Amino acid sequence: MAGFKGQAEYSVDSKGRVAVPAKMRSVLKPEAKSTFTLTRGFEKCIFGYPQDRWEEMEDDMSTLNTYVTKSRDFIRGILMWAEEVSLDGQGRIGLPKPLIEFADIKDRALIIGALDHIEIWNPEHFEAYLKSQEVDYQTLAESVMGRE
Amino acid sequence: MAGFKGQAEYSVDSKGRVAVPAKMRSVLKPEAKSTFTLTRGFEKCIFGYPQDRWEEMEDDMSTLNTYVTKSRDFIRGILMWAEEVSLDGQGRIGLPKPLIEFADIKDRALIIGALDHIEIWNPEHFEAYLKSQEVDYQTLAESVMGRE
DNA sequence: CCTTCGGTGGGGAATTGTGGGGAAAATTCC
DNA sequence: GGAATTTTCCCCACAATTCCCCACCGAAGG
Repeated sequence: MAGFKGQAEYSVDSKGRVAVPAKMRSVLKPEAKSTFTLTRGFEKCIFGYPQDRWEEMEDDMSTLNTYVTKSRDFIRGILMWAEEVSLDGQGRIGLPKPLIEFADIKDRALIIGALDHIEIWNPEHFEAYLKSQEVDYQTLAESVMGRE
Repeated sequence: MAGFKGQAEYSVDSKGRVAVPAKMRSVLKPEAKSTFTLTRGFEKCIFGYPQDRWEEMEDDMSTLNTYVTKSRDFIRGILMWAEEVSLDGQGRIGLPKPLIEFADIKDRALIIGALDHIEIWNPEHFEAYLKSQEVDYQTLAESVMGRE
């Protein structure tokens, strides 16, 4: 299963639209119906899941026990930000206002592919995120994948 | 399984294209479909995995739990640089701009075979890398392979 | 000496990103 | 309840980039 990958910096027009890179569009399965569900990221950015993948996530969430407060909080935290958006004829999506504010997106957006989802960042905030990393990439790779 | 080996220094043209050495092309399996996925190396260079090998790596990544911050950081770190490129009719690949900047590739590139992937270096940076090695080659070999 | 293979360079066509205009729908105000 | 205004959506047009194809040149091999 090919996943999303790559990076691209595009402009956000006055109507809040951004192009989805052609390389990422081509990864979309027919089942996704050219639709993403956007929601807040775990970092200060927007996550976009293709429709088919999002439905799996909803299924996962529905297995949580909603009598547990933490589970309820989690579900609320994701879903209150979630919104379905479809590609227009030019391969763009419109970013919902609440998410624009959350991720503090201005006139430029950095889009990066992350396997099962895409991420939309304010380029400056992404820069800051990289600098805030405690460990460098080599060390990180070794600690995540380096077990034998 | 025959792996990539050898080295070659080629020119990078104004469009960012480099030839893949014929010896390395001949190692490509049909499953790789004449396609490499390039991404950042652990050092200041570009790694290129043949498509079949890359898919295995994606499978490995997809087993990581993306609710764990470190895993997310790692996936982002690899995939934001990753891009699929195919050989053109002349056996060349085009290097994506972000990777050219990352590896600081100018008009010449050194291509090294490294078993399951190829590496593309700025020849000068490779020289510097060799000098920066703390331990000499004999000692290194002993510490990696010398345990009985 | 001729042929084949491997690396280098450039030109044209199709794709992709960007901006804006107008119709339909929703919202607000009177 | 109806009209005016705003918002949303869809479509068209331009410009830049990328991709694909063709041509050349030198080296190696028969």
